[in-house]
Amino acid sequence: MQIGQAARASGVSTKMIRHYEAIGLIPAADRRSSNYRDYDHDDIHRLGFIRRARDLGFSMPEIRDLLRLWGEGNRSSAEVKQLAEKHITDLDARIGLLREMRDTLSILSHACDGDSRPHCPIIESLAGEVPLPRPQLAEPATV
Amino acid sequence: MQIGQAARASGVSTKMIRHYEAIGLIPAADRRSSNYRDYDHDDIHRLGFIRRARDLGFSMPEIRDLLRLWGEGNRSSAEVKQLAEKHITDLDARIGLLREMRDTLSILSHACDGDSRPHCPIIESLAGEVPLPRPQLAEPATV
DNA sequence: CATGCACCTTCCCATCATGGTAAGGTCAAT
DNA sequence: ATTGACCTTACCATGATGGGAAGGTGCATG
Repeated sequence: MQIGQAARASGVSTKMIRHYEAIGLIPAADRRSSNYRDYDHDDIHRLGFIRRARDLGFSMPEIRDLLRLWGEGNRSSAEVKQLAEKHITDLDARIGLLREMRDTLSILSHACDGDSRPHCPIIESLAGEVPLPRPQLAEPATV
Repeated sequence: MQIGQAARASGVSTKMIRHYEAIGLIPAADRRSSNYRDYDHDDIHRLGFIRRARDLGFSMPEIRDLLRLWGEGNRSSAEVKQLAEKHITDLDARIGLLREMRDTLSILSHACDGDSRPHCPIIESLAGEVPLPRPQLAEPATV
């Protein structure tokens, strides 16, 4: 299977497939006599795995670990779970940061008249003339 | 004031100050006879503005707009507010994505025994053997 | 005065995931 | 034989940031 078909089948662009090969995330693809890369179902399967991991926000080093664990018949699910929980912690941290930005901005926006006059608490806060509001800490969502 | 002092005073690294100058976000700094950049209080003020805008997650183009509006005596607060609300929408979208990742992963992690055996729903989902769980849509936080 | 240290300058490279483009090779169908 | 779709490698770009090299400036201390 050519790289274009592999891309369509796996949902990973040809660009990224070559990139993953270049950085050693996937083994170098077989080549046909034309020098075209040749993919089989296992390759597609692996690319799909990578895409799903990316969709969950895993970083390249984490995906490397996940791929290794996937291939290890004697893995412990504890190691996978630990990796996942670490990533959840990371996601929570990022969500917390974004939410703080959002809430601060929301407070400022509500305090802004939004009319034709120049007076604006948003600009004034950015200018340091008045301190940025500190939103209440939202409690993290639990599932 | 030298760039190092300006960096400490504004909370923007020397690297970034030069970068902002290079991309035209701030005017080219005055130079002393030594060719060292020279900053005054207005410059520090502007750098502080940029840092606070960055802390709220605004992108470079948005900060460019904010700086322009800051300097416009005849701005309308409506324009500022519109920019802020657009950014809030962006933040909400990013938060939503991250939360979906987080919740999916949380479901998977809870379903994983985390013991010494290899069986693991996290790996199986990534491998496409079972579908990824679809978490309930969390309602957006309101302030 | 000389040396050293802290600071500055420009320039290049790296990240991370991704895309664009250019110049050229392959292959199947017309 | 030509065309068009596909492939190859190689380089450049993003956005915000940092690292480092090679070399200049300026001040304090011996």
